[in-house]
Amino acid sequence: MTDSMTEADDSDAKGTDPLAAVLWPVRSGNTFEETVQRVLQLIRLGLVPEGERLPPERELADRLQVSRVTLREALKVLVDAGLLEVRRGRYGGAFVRRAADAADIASGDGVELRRRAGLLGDRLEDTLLFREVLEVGAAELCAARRPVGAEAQQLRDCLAATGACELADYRRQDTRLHLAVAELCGSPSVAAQYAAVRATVNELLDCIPLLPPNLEHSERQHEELVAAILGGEPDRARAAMREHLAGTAALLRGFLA
Amino acid sequence: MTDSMTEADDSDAKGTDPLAAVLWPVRSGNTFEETVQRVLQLIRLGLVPEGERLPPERELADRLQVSRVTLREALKVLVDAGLLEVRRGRYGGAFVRRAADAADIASGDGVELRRRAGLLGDRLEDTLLFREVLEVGAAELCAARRPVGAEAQQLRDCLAATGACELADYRRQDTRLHLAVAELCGSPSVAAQYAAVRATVNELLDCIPLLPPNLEHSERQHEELVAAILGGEPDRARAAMREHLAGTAALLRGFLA
DNA sequence: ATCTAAAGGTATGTCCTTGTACCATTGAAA
DNA sequence: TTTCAATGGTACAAGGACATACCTTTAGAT
Repeated sequence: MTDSMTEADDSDAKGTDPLAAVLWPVRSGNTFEETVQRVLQLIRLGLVPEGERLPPERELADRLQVSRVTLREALKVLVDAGLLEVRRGRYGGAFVRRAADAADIASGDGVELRRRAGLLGDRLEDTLLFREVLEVGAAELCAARRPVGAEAQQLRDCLAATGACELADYRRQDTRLHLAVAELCGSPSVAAQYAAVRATVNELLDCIPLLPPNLEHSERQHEELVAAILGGEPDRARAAMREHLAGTAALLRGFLA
Repeated sequence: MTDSMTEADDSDAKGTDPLAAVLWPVRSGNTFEETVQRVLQLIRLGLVPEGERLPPERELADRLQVSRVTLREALKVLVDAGLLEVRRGRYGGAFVRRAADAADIASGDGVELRRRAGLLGDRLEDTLLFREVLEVGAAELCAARRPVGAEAQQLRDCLAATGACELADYRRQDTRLHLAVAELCGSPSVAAQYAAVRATVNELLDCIPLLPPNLEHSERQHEELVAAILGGEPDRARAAMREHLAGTAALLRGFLA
């Protein structure tokens, strides 16, 4: 009867909680865990290639705004997991180990994939959709900005690299191309969110064998995408990106079905 | 000469740092500050209307995964800022104060807007672009899912509310409609990110007077958007949303130019 | 051979955050 | 009028994260 019974939850009692979009955990874990995830991103995205070294601890800690102690705890986990190798002294640092050395990748028949996807739970569909929104939007914005000069060259270089690289390095080059598009769209937030979601996707893709037919198809789509962006054709860029992503999404959903 | 000079930063020294998309602060502040921002979102998004009360401290702390002590420190800031009013005892709680009471809104000639936009700095363009990517993508996905039943009704209800409400309540109803679209697109991540970015946008919009002509135009676009979504027409939904957002973006950029 | 700069390794005290338990206040129901 | 349950208010001890300072190792430069 009172006015205060005209509740905040106008449309509740039936569907979803209207506050759910805001009331989720402020911290997705302790600082240490989140730091592990960030460094993992550097590796999974191939931003630091196998055999190369991460930035020095002090720089990493500074850029991640984390104490060096915490960062070191995170690195230790990755060392124990066999993903990093630390050398002391000048010209030392944390080096990314070659995946072959830490051969924990399963037979490629989808077993490992299913295990990891299981860890994602309901977030898998969320991940694929979020990725689509970010990438399709980024491609469109990027084309609308019509990069020129150094920016255009960066795209051309990435495209050339995906075409010329060995099969083993394809995922990394592909990631770099997509990330470049996200970065050139003009919104750092889009780039950052994409980096995070792509790291997750890569973790799943690493469980699937890379087939040359898929690869060639993918390459043609990359060419179409870059052409559309450099030509300043937002609609074409969006269409190209969406089609490209549909392939990957179908692949993942297929292996899980 | 050595292999380790073939650096990780392939394309550096000229353009942007390729690691920038990953190496940004793990924590955007301490837990306390982030908690303040979250509760502010509840208010700025109008998810808890003026005069109504927030969920109890224990529930808020639980859902935000924050200790009650920290949550209370956050609430205290908002009380001191005149945005909340706390009453003790059963049926007590933290109530959102009417904005009129805390009359800190400037003359509406853009002075306050410029001050707040200044605080955003270069992130303003980022904010507008990120918002566009999220909302346009959400509209498209939402239409592709073609909501029916309760979900469709939710959209219709929100649309009706924006059409029927008083001018003073328009922003809140508008926000709820947009948020509903983001939530119905199927990706909780999209909804969560949109909530955050929209809270920022609302903070800026609150400095601009609301003109009835704009409002009617906006309403027609809302109708078009909802029709496209319920009709299951992704392309039309995307176009409607983009056009709708262009208006707001132009308004904000205009006041700042 | 020595020195030096850049990198990882360690230790300590402080402040933030949390969990837990308990107290105080209030308005409705009995 | 009494009771009670929901809510805000307070206290304390333990663990986490941080800043800072300093030590150790190493490869190149001198």
